[in-house]
Amino acid sequence: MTDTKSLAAPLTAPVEDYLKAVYAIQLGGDAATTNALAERLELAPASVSGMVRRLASQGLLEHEPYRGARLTAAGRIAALRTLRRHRVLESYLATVLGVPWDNVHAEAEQLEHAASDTLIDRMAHALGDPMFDPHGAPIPSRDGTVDETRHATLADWPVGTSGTVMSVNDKDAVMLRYLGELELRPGAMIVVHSRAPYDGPIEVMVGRSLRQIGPTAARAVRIAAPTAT
Amino acid sequence: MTDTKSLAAPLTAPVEDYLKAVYAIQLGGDAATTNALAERLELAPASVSGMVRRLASQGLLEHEPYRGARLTAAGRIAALRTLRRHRVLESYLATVLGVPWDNVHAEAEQLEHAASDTLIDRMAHALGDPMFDPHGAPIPSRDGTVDETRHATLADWPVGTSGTVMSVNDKDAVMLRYLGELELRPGAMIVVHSRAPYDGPIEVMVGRSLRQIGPTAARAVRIAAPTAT
DNA sequence: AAAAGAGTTTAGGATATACGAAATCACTTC
DNA sequence: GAAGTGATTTCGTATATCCTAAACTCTTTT
Repeated sequence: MTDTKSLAAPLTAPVEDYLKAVYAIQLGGDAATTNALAERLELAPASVSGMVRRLASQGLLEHEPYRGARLTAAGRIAALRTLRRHRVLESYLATVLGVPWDNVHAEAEQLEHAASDTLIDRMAHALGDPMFDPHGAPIPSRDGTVDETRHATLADWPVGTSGTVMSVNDKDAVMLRYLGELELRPGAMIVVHSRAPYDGPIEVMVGRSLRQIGPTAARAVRIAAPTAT
Repeated sequence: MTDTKSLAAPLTAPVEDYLKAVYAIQLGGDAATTNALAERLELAPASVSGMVRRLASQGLLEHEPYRGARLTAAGRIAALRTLRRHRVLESYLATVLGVPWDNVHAEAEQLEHAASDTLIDRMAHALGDPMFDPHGAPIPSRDGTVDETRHATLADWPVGTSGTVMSVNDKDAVMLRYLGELELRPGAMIVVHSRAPYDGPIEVMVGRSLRQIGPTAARAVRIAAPTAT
């Protein structure tokens, strides 16, 4: 009954969204709580409770009531498949079709539930099988391999240290547009000049411009030490 | 409340499918009967009855009980929007991404409900705003203009008269593959040599090969007089 | 420990979509 | 014009997803 049969039971769009959300939350280390899922999916917590129970009974999640949910192996595979679709689509839309940086997320969010895996592979191939999407997020490979490194955010990056922008959060189009204007895109070199206390503004050198950005925007930008290349 | 407000009430995928089906059936001249819709959509007639009533109450269909349904102006616009998406997607997938001729329909059938209009326009533009999809079906323009000419089928084409293949039915992948092997693609020149009585096989010259095809396949191929060009 | 508060689950409903079975209608045939 | 036949609709259900309100649980605070 709660069989791990991979017998092509195509997941619905909401189910794929739940699994992606659990995956994203779990990247932070902890199980995905009902509230965290509700907030991320913009649903009432009660709705999440019901769905999580169902997904657990289907073997996609493990759920400890009042403790949160984690992906099972099957759930993880499904989540990564959806994530791959999403990120390949984002890359394709941005690169080939010229969809603006801040729109690709919303468009991919819809298409990811409709595109077949072989179409996704065609798109990926046309792009030369990229490793990262336009926002710097790693693209899972067909067999479910991903780089899950958690980079520090610009909000935490030490003053005086230089770094490379690895990725920016793709969820918020307005934020993306803002970051784009600041040239805070993946690959950009930065140095944090100063950080005001109490969550104050951060002064950061992006390329050769000195910028002031708030902590919320800074938290949307992930940084790593400059590439050894 | 059955307001004709065009206030962005996004149609669901099933609704779009119903409207497309009504449109296609109406092209034959008559109203779309419940049974015809049920067969085309592969649903039980009872299910169609319910949905048709709802769509009528929403102003997308006119329904005379026991008589069939017709698109209202609003319904026609919605149907043509979906049809445009479908056919632009088919064209794009086949031309740019190399999706096989016999697969593009199924893939487009899913994507048409998810792609935004502006994405569709980008794809169309990338293709040079084609007038026809890979199966020869006319692509509605952004403003809802289509060529609705009903061409004769190969099954009815007079013996001895030459003609051009205008379109082939895209619904059945197996059929498409078969027609493709016979080189019965849009643009091909044909001459019907003979037609056996009682729905018998048709002997037809396609290019420089003489082929025998059955009436069912012949009915999937639409013919017009050779282009004056 | 008891109470408080946050977080979670259960209960009861709503909507959209689909089904089968039974009732009804429309058209043809006698 | 009554009966038969096939098409259509109605009725009672089922599933998936979501909601609000109420009840419950876990942890912390007093």
